[in-house]
Amino acid sequence: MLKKQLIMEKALELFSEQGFESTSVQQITERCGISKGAFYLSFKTKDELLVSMVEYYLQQFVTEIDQVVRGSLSKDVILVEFYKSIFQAFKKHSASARVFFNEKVLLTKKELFQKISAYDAEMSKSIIYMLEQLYRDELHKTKYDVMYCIKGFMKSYAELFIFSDIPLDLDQLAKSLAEKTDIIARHTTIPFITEDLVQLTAKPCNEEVTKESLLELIDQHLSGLEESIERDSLELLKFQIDDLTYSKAIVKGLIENIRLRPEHRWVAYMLKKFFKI
Amino acid sequence: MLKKQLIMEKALELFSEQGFESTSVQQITERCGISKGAFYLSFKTKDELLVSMVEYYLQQFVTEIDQVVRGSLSKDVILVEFYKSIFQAFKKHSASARVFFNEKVLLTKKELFQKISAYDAEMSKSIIYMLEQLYRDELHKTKYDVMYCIKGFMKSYAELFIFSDIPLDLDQLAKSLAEKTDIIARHTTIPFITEDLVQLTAKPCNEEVTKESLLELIDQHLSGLEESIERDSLELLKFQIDDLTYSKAIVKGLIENIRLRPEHRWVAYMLKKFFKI
DNA sequence: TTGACAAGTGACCAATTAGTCATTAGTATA
DNA sequence: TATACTAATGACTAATTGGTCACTTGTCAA
Repeated sequence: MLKKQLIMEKALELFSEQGFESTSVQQITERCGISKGAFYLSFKTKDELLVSMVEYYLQQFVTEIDQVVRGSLSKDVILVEFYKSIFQAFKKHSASARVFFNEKVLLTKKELFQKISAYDAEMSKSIIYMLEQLYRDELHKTKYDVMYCIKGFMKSYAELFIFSDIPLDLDQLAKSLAEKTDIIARHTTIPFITEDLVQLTAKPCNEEVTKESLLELIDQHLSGLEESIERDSLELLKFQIDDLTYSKAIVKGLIENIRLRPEHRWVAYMLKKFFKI
Repeated sequence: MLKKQLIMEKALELFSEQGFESTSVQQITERCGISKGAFYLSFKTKDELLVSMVEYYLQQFVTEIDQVVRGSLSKDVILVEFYKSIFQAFKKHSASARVFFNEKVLLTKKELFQKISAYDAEMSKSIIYMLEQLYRDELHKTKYDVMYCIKGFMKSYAELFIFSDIPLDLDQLAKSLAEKTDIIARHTTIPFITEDLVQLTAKPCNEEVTKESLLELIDQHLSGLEESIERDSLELLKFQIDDLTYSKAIVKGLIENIRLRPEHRWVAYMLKKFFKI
């Protein structure tokens, strides 16, 4: 488990410097100080490494946003906090942002295209949730357009973080974009993005959270977890999936236990979806 | 000259399907129906092909936008026409868009990073020109932010064209984005992007149009041009660069002659810059 | 000290790569 | 027809690639 993380970190450095295809397994193992054989003990192929990385880093990003959006912030700061956390993430993880937001070669591999689209759809859902909380039914016709605008702001301003390291005033940026978002939300009248269109583009990731995939995910996390409250909680939840015995309140509490560790936020997020909490 | 074009076209197809690094010279020559040796008669290396392609396709795009922006359209349609032409281009050249707007591995090669940044800066200038025409000094504090928003809208909505071929109503889209742009321009009060910041990010492409580079560009175009009015015009302009004898009016007319052919728009654009017309 | 088993090694392999160059095909002039 | 030229070929090379596997090392309990 730790070896895997080491490889992913060093690989991320190299990918962000040279790109995925131009980086050889040899280079990765050299930077890790391990042998080629050791690499193939952790990952079956080079592609599998990439898939794991996409999962690992995009999960972090998507979950972080969702947490801000669903956190109990007051309405007048939520937009500012939303943007602040996004650009904080871009700043902190500029290497992974470079790889996963820009190296779209990734998208030529079908499996990854679906994975990345799915994470993108998750992010869209979070944004829509935020807009619904903020504006209720004021913008029922234009909410998807506003969502596209927000994603556009993110992409455009993210370049400042990804391709240079100029010191920037995050607070000012967040305020500026929050204002723009509010203005757009309040004044837009001509919609373009319809619900159907969103569903069309998000098709490949419509899959529900299946029992199987969830169980697999849990086992994966259990394997790297020593005896602890978190482990117990996760095991209890695992049985809960097949056979619902405890009340919603208990389940929610167990999930909360898990979410405390940042590396388990994603499982928590998926569990919440499954149990509809 | 024609062979080069054939190679660039087929290479574009392959790059958009598989990415640059995953496409071999062999594959390119096979799709062209030529031998490997023939490829290396047109391009010294695989990298040189990529550079030529960036120049060829981004030039087209940037010049097209500039033409719309500087065309004599009335103020109330210019924004709509701007967006319409942009997304028309995305639709028509979705393959090159996929490669050059998304495969940012390109950016790990320094030479290309500078080239692409330079074209991006050209586009930014066109957008700023448009905003200045539309709003005069109404938005002197926020024009760079509005420019960033416009680029964000482009990036966000472009995905609809690049990653799917859903039939879309271009007019509706253009209207919708024009409205959003106008709203942002009129209401934004908190600026973030300052002139200095723009200059910082655009540093590598600040170079003026030098005599040498312009002469080289002209020779390049002359080499593939039979006897014609265009050829005569271009030759006259070539001498004009070293020794200004004709009036501005004549020079402008000569440039206009050249611009009639779409493949020469870029030379025309650079000449205009050089002669400050 | 022994033995058993997992963790780790790196020489090795077949396949593929970008790029070269001696050779040939095609064409225009004399 | 002979000559001189360029355009085009594809077998070749040297290097690199992702991936394997017979082997060594380290770490336990007995």
